[in-house]
Amino acid sequence: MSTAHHRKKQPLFVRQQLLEVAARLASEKGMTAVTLDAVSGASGVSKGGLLHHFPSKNMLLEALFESLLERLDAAIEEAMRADPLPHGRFTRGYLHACLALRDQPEGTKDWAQVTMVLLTEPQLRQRWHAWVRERSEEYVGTDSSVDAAIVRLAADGIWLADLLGSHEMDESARQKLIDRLIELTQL
Amino acid sequence: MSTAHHRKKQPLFVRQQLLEVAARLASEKGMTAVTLDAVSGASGVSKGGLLHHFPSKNMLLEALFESLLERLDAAIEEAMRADPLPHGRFTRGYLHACLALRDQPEGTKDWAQVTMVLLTEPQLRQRWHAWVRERSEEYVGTDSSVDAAIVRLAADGIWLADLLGSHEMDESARQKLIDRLIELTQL
DNA sequence: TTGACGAAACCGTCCAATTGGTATGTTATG
DNA sequence: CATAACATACCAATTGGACGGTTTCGTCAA
Repeated sequence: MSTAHHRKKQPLFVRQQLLEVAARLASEKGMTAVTLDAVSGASGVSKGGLLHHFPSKNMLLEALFESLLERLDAAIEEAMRADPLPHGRFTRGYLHACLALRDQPEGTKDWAQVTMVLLTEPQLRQRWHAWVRERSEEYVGTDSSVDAAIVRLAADGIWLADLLGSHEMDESARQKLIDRLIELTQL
Repeated sequence: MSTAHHRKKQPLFVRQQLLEVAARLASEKGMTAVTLDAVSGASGVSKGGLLHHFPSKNMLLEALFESLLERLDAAIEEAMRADPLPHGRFTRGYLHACLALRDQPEGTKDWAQVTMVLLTEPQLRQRWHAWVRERSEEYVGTDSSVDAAIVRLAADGIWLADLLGSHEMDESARQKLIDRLIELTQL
């Protein structure tokens, strides 16, 4: 009857927890496994509690995707701050963010998997499209060269490969590729 | 009581129809919309009929993915037959198959979308992994250079970009990129 | 040629479990 | 004490799938 919700209230933590569980479910068991029951259950939160934070399942997914975009933006901006050369800076930041996936601690890999899972939902795909267009317009002055576009394409390819575990290559080859890509952004 | 199943029996056609409908649903409405009811309904086939061809939902998805891999293999092989140079031939075929997405008639684009949707299902992702490994071993003699790996990565990036509509670029830039990629496979 | 016959290709119904969501609590916190 | 942060109970709809029936089809003996 009344054993559970005597615990301390930590709305921000719970909200974050819910998003993380949803991410893990999506990456481990696929999109069809992301149900309200599953998410709330694995979070130790009641479904009512879940629906208090996210009024509907769509809202949950949108919030999750938005949180992923924020992470991406943060990773890019961090890399850009450490980059003195304006020309191609965004592209290098983007590349860096895509490469970072491989080196992140194990749990973080989930977030990238989720990104892909979420990209298959048509509504969220539109949101992604908007994100790309915004950045593309923002950095038109420094990152609109053909080579920069190529690098960003390759970064996507690497991201995909790391994600799926395909196209395995050894570290030295990977490093050569990265060096070459960075070089391309500076031309 | 008995109006429907008096029609002519065309097992292969119905089977194909079911796969196509499942593909369309997945690409248009996302993975969560691919339900047995939805597929059978939109196919004009009863759920019993659907479950006759594919004993379970997983079987349906696996069959769909297998059919996609067959298409990919066919596209690659076709491109390889028209390619006289052995060295890097598979990589060029793979590149060609990825590029083909853009030029295909509108309906065919769905198949690529489905591929991505299906790749988010962990079980099918494993199947994809196996496919890559098989090819990687088969063509180890002609397509194991670093540059070839790079080209295949970039091909994936282009595939992703065409799919999501991101990274828009004009035709001349695209052509330059392609030329460069093909050049890389020949080194 | 026929026609019996088993198998394959369907259909329609039913079901337990799960789904997303509502409504109404109860508790903590400012 | 007002409001936010939860929980519990419930609901109609949908889910994957089991089941038993009906129709067509290939085949092979008569």
